Amino acid sequence: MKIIVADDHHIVRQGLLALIQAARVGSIIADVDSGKQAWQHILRHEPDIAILDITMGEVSGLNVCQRIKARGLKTRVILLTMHSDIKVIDNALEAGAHGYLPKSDAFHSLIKAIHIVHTGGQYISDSHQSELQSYRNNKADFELTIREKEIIHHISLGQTNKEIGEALFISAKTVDAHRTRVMKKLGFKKTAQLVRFAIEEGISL
Amino acid sequence: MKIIVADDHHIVRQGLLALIQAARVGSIIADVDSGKQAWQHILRHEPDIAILDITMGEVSGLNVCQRIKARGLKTRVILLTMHSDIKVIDNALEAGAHGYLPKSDAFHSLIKAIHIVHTGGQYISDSHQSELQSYRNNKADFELTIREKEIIHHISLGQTNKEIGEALFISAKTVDAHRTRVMKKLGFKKTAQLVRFAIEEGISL
DNA sequence: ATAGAAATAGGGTATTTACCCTATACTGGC
DNA sequence: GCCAGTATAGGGTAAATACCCTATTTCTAT
Repeated sequence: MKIIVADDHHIVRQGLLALIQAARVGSIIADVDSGKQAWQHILRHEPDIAILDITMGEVSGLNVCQRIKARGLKTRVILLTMHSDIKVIDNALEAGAHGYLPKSDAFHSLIKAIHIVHTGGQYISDSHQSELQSYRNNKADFELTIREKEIIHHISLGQTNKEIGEALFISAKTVDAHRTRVMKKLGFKKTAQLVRFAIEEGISL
Repeated sequence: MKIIVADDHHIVRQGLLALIQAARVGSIIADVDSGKQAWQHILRHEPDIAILDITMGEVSGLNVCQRIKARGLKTRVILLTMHSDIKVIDNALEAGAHGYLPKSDAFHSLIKAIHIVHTGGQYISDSHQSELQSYRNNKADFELTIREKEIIHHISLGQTNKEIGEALFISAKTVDAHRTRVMKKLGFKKTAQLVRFAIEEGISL
């Protein structure tokens, strides 16, 4: 089994290599620190497994994964991430990943994941699997309307319902209605969470 | 030299441990996966060096660092992070860290950093040092105390004054006092502005 | 045409915030 | 010793929020 490992942190790569070598599960044909290099190696050598970090400089593991899918290469992808955000997992699997592993689980589950993915299966931890299920069922609820995004943009700028109403020529009570609906959709209870969401999702700049 | 390592990713810990053992630079008395455990070990054994990840669940490496400083323990801290934002570095050093290392540099520079920090020095990479210099020169005098930063971190997570008080073992009224003082210092009038500030300044991760 | 969603906006209430005041205790600097 | 700054925490009030409810209009898709 030919394996390639890509992660921009040398220390993480070292850990992964040691783990794979100790388990004698295959041979590592390359370990690289960027998505760009990973893609070049994969194109040239078409390894069986590519273990890719999602967040790597310019070209992400997700992006490499999409390219592999688009080219129809036989290389199967296990994506690694730091924070296991269900939205990211959803994106990863839709990008064509065969396995998804938070780095915190890598030590315990990587070898298992490699075996499953190599034999044609899909690897996600059970807890993430069920979380993903409910996320996908409710996914539509996380979609905000243009008006709702507009409202939370104003909120994240620090405006009150009254001020937002005046700015948009609607009643403060309507602003409150939008606000409450967004809170319910996203499962938030405080303005602070909304502001964080708006900034992180790029709704408010 | 007694060393403790804290990182919530087993694979990273494994890499760090292998590195430190290969360099025969000291003995690792503990490797843990949370800030809470790190703090317990440090309190009990007062190691020479603590290598702490900044982002770890509830109790961050930054927080542990503050506690070490507050208690006047001899343990010297090297903080590790994923992304090297200059604002985060500034916070880290103000929180009492003796060394700061992005994980991408860990493999090459950790041993050097341990030596420097252990002999009383401060370790930051040269490029970060100069960047930090110009950042501090241009930094507006929005000076917040450690406690104030801690409070607004909790606020930006969406906690109420009451919840923050319970978490930090102080009265909700005291939390309100800190909050009001910060608002006055920064000229803010709404929680939303505070959250944005905390996220953009790297106070809340 | 009709169901469904989105946007509008009112009533009502409990909780939370923002900000005013005072006051004590501890710390470091001069 | 004394002052400035920080952390603590109480009393108080007005504003804002979070969330419950109903109801109208408008637009879109089947």
